[in-house]
Amino acid sequence: MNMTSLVQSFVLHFGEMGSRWGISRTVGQIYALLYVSPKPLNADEIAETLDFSRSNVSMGLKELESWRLVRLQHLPGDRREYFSAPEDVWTIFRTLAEERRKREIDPTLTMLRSALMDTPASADERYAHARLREMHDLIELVTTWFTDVQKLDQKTLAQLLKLGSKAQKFLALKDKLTHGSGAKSAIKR
Amino acid sequence: MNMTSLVQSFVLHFGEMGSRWGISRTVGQIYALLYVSPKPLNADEIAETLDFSRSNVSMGLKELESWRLVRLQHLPGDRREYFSAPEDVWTIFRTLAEERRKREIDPTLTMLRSALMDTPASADERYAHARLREMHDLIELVTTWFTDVQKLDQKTLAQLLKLGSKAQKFLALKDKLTHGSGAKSAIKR
DNA sequence: CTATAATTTCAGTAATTCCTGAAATATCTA
DNA sequence: TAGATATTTCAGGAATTACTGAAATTATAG
Repeated sequence: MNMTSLVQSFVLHFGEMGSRWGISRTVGQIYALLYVSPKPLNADEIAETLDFSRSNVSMGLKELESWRLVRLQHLPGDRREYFSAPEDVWTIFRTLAEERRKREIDPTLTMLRSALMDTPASADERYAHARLREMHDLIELVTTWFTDVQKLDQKTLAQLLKLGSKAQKFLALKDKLTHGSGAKSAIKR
Repeated sequence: MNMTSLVQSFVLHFGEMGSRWGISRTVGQIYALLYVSPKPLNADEIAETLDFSRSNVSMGLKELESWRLVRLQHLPGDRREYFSAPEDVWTIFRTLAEERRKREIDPTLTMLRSALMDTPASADERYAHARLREMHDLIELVTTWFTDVQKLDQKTLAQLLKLGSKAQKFLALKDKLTHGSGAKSAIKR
């Protein structure tokens, strides 16, 4: 199977990008190919199209499975395994975010929390301690937000994102409602 | 200079994480060290503390400079260069996001846009075209949102994030105000 | 301007990651 | 269950990336 130039440039770009992230060029290309393919592909087709060895494709698909980024299915009357990327790009985005969180964020938070258990002994350690706390709090805030909005359905989430910083206005409104008149709420305690 | 175990575990963890992202273990460790250091460090101090060669530190610092993640300064009566990480973790987060955007997102959007210029010739190409469009739109939506909220001051941004999916309620409110009664606004066109 | 200190460059080597082909294993069909 | 087909494993080689030490360059102080 050969690729149109449209697909080819996409696949190549994704390969390069993949190697900037944790995944190899090969894995990036396989995913890109599956992403734009209108029908599921088997390992031989992928190997032939991208000119990789069969075993390389096998390993690449295993990695993509570990990321939960491909779906495995069987076609009637064919015993080979066929792979496809989820239809919906939002689903892919969510899965990617969840997996990265599990692999990178969670271990980092665990490490930070455990480091923060110790009582700092010197002035330098107190400084380091405070810095670790700041980092921990930021990461936690962002990931909590993310987990939270991820639960929204796609359309609502899109609306929320489109709103962007204008959501700030609602904050002001909320502040007003909570703390009485605007003038008073400006007073610092 | 030797590290306390608090700092050491942080530095080592960051080194490992660094190599999952585009940066090398060395660069990750250098940054982690600077991040928790209460005072700027010169290249020799870094090399000694982390037990890297002087030239390796030099290259690592250059890379961090290209990411705009370190500040270079001079101490009175000392001609060596001293490096430090920005005080504020939010600033670091922003810089990181901006640079990653510049290096990864923008080129991807450019590639997608150029691919979307072509008119698809076959059914398969039409499918691929639509998939590229979906990806393009998602990436653009997310990055536009990000650029937008990034402009908010730190405190407002933190508030907005804490609000999370509850901001959805404001959307419902807005919808109501814009489209008249709730019943009518539910009608699809 | 010279001597010295600081930094960078870079060629070569070490370490790591990637990829392949062959062999082993698993799965299906007749 | 035998034979054929499909998939995975893995040792070793290829390619890439990381790191070092020596030399070159740059900057500073006297």
